[in-house]
Amino acid sequence: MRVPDQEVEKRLERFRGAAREAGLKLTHQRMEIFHEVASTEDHPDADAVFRGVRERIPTVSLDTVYRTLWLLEDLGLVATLGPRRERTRFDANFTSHHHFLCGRCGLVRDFEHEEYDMLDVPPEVKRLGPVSRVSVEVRGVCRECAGRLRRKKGSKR
Amino acid sequence: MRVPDQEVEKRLERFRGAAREAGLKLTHQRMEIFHEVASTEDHPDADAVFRGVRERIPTVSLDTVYRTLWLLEDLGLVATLGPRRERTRFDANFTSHHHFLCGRCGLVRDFEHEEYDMLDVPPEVKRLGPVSRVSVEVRGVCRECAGRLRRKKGSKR
DNA sequence: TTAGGTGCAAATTCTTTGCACCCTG
DNA sequence: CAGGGTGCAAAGAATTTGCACCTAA
Repeated sequence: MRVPDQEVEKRLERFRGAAREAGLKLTHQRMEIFHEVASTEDHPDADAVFRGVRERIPTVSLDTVYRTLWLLEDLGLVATLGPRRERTRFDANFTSHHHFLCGRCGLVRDFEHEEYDMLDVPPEVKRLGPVSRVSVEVRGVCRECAGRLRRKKGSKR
Repeated sequence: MRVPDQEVEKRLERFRGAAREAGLKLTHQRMEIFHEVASTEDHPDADAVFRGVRERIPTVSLDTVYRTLWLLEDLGLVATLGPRRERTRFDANFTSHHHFLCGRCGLVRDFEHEEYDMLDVPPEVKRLGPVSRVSVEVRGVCRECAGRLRRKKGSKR
């Protein structure tokens, strides 16, 4: 699944701006790593990004890829699927419920909400395969982390 | 976040039934491991389950915990948060979109759907912290895996 | 009794870190 | 030219596997 060139360019531009603003260096590696994630809808993992970038920069190292991906996530330019930097977590609650996820600390909070339980699945999605569950993922920052962030930002200024 | 005793008992009973039906042994370890996941809403990771179970069975091993958790997942008695058995995956698509996840192979497919873009966040969730994104997660089995499963089940009979 | 389950320890796989050199700003 | 960024190699986590013994059915 490729992303249209125009959209990719827009994303790259956003990255250049964000990097400038944050005082980060725009290295060859960083550009290629972001490009790799920005130009596909495949949700690559770190290793897939690494393999892709290596075709153009044969000397990149996997650790640079990791460092850059997390950096991009801090900048808000890429997101992770599921809870951030977390190992697999388990859940035995099969009554319909939804999740609030804190993108900072990985907190997951269940909640119930009737409106969300009644969502229809669009036909083109049903075509992808039998659906077993639909749930809503609300992402944000929990109160505790929000407090921490506010303090940090404040102290910088 | 504790789960009411009555609900826990219901879940344990479901496990006993599923195990019997699948011809699995109901060992002390399995009961305690499932109990540990079934009695909390904390979405523990494998290590948290291990630590909990160890208080009652000091000799359990972490690998038994892993094996049992995946077994429970196969039985459909526990679910994992995010894509199954997967490492972290990255996404640079910030236009509003939603995911279809295959619980077998980890396939993630983006899709857009206006109805889902307009969901309101209930006030008690807003109270948890500032919300940055709301998205819908549709879980199921992709066509390819569904085909594989059907073949396997068929051949057993 | 006996096949499936467990514990142990070692192997893998994934991710992070320390450090010396390099390159962007 | 200075300080952040990179590559390398090695450390650290997280998860899986092989094998001999154990135990639920």
